[in-house]
Amino acid sequence: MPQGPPLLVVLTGPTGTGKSALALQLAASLQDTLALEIISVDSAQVYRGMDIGTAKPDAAQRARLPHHLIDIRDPAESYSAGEFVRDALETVDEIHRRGHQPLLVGGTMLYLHALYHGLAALPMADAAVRRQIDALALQHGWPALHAELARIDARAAARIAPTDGQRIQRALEVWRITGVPISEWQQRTQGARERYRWLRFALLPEEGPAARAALRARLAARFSGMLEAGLLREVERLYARGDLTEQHASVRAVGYRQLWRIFSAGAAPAEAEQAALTATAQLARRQLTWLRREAELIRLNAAGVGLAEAVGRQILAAARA
RNA sequence: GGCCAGGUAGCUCAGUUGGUAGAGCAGCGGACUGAAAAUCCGCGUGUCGGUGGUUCGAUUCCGCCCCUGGCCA
Repeated sequence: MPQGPPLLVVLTGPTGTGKSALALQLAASLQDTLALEIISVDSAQVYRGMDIGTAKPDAAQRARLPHHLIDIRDPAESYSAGEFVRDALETVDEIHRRGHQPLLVGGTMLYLHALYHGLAALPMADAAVRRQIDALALQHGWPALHAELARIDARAAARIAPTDGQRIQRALEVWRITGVPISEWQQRTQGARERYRWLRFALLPEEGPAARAALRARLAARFSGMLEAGLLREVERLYARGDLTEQHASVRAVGYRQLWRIFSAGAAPAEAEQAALTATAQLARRQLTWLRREAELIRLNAAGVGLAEAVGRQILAAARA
């Protein structure tokens, strides 16, 4: 029997590098020895009805292999890094109790970061407080609120740009709710790092202009497939609900936000589609920025062959250690 | 063929009353603690279409040529 803390395996990487496909292969090749269950680390796949554009695993795949934290929110609802950490920890422990092996799969880097490195015990977002702060920002501008933040929390203000409304708002929100500066909260951050034995894999494209062009071409092909699969209809269905706006996190998701404008602003479909593809490539770039600085990752070449076998062996070895 | 409007960064364009130029987007890099597929920051040499002329100096003024669009033949 394995000793010490339980094993937790992570498979991440930028969008479009084949994380989900590799996870399915792993599950198949390990099925006789290890029962994998997937925990999605994806801020867009949490939304019901957003299937095609989030490259959500389909019903057949989900029947073959348990997937968690998918379809857990309506697109009108919000979800957050804090909720993810809570839900993921709970799910991981359940899977372990079943004697199965949890596998975290996804590319929402803040979620993974928060889980591994930790998140302060901050209060949840408060819609009413945010409305008040938004109103002030509209009246005085974010730089003025940044100056106010500097008065109560110089350390936080130093790290946040005067134009970064989202972070200024959050810092002020935490101050208003708790009376404690956000930077003070953040000092007391604790992660789940010691709680498990981590095996973290990152599927990475090669670096360089040629490899970047190849990644872009792959993303373009994948996006074309999404359009053929009815992505436009999926977005139109969300739009037709009438209660969603570009303020909702769901509608801000890559692809959805750009195609939304076809219906909300009469944007030309060809241009909206191009913008969606561009946004996808930009997302991949930001994900790579996270991964470059993360140490202790097992880096895999996304174009490599025999990945499932190699990774499967490492997981097995770790599970038996 | 004539007239008019253009030709400036990968794209769309601004500008220089003559002193060799700058925005947005794209691209590249970075930050990232409850919206994160979010939010924000940094990075700008390009024969200013070509060629001749005027000038101390021309992307800017003038001539000719080439290209694009429109109108007229």
